[in-house]
Amino acid sequence: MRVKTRIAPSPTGYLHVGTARTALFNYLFAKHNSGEFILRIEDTDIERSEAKFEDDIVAGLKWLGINWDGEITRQSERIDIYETYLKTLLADGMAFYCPHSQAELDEERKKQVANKFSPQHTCDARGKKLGKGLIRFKNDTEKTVKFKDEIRGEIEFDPALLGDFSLAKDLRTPLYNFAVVVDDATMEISHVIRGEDHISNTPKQILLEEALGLQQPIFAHLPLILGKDRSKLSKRHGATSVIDYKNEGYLPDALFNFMALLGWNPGREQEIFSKKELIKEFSIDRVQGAGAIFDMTKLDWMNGEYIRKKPLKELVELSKGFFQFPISNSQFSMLEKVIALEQPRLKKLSELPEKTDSFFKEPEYDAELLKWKQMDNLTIKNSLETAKSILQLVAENGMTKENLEKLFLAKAGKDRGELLWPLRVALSGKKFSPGPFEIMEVLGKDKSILRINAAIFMLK
RNA sequence: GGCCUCAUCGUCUAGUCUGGUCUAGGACACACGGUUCUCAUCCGUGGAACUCGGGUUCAAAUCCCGAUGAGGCCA
Repeated sequence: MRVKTRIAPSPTGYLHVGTARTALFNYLFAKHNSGEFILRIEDTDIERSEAKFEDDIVAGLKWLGINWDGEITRQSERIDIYETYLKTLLADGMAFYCPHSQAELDEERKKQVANKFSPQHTCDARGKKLGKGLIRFKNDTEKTVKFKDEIRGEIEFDPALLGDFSLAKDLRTPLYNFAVVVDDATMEISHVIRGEDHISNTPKQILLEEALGLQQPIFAHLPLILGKDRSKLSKRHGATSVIDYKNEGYLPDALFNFMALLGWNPGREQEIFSKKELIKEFSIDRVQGAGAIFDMTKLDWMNGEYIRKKPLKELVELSKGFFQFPISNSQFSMLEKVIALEQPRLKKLSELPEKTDSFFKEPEYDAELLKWKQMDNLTIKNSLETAKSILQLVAENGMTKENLEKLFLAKAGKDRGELLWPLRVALSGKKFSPGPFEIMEVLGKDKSILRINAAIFMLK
């Protein structure tokens, strides 16, 4: 069978992590089977759909490297197709116009719930040829609707509980369940892989496929991505847009890798996978049934792993956008060295400015910070003076980490911290930072001496 | 409320289909220790889970039933 999958987001919000994960699984499955993966924008809800959201979805998928085949399909461009199918259904008496008002329907629903019935509307106006009102499916199916879910096995529904479900607001305004069925069939989607929240839509869609004589796709319902409180991931759990992760300085490959492992695993102990490896290994029967919490901490770890693996030049390019404070041209040349120092310390690129600001401007810190263990001011000052005198003798081309380390350690006492801690703080102004030799190599001789002097001055 | 889905360390999960090799494995996080000052990296050590109750069986995390819990959809 020719494998063809799709992701069908509505442009009513930014690209959601849940949507991205579904897209990812569809992509992985299609590519694993040398099939196609397409993007269909479900923009029939004119009120809520916006072009900027479509742009965001497109940008987000591209950023993640979830590439679709062919052109983007938009439901708004397929209205004629829906109309044709709707007319057929109407003509064959399988659909009808429902004259009931929203108020009447609400009333009916209320009664049903009160009497512990499943809320549904089975219309008493099925036979009438009205020509306006909501178009509904005439549902008089009696036999159980069954389908085999690739992840969950056989699932059954009682069709009587569905009622005469709605298909369209009018001939040119199709509703979700109807449009999806027409699209998936006419676009020859072989596998519908989507979130678990769509399981309950499936029987309606199957009934429609049967009524229209359309090919039924293979269904696979993915477990949901959950927030900390185990409910479906949503805005109140914090960042849910892929764009937010980009802005925080997560690398697309890291997010890609992390999302792939949410609800799926290869059955081996490896955790870091390239896109290629994931395509090669992905299989639908290793997908979980249970929902998975989006664990930010683990994402951070994985992102750190990817940052460390990244070639320095590329990392520098990616990092440039994260500095809010102005960096002069002369400072730009040391950016590469600075980032090299921070590379093993980073979890995400947004940490960069705060971690590296002291390379670009004079540090501000409390004199207390210069003190290591029980040192008094005099010993701190002595240490700094020693450091300065060593530095003054170093030739400009001797300002390398290796050379400085050799010179300083030769002069350091038994407790190296007495020399190294005050020196490091004088240079960085920070409690946590790279080592003093690395910093001096980047800063250069003059600037290093300047900062040591500033520290000595603070002690007076 | 009705229907549907799910259930192993705090979290992601392996193991479940094809019962024994599981005194339940890995990773993240956490704690402790090591790696020429701090942090990070790297390395090591540790604590930490089969939701509960029945049943089947010589044997159940694994099969069956029930309960409970969690989630989803429907308005």
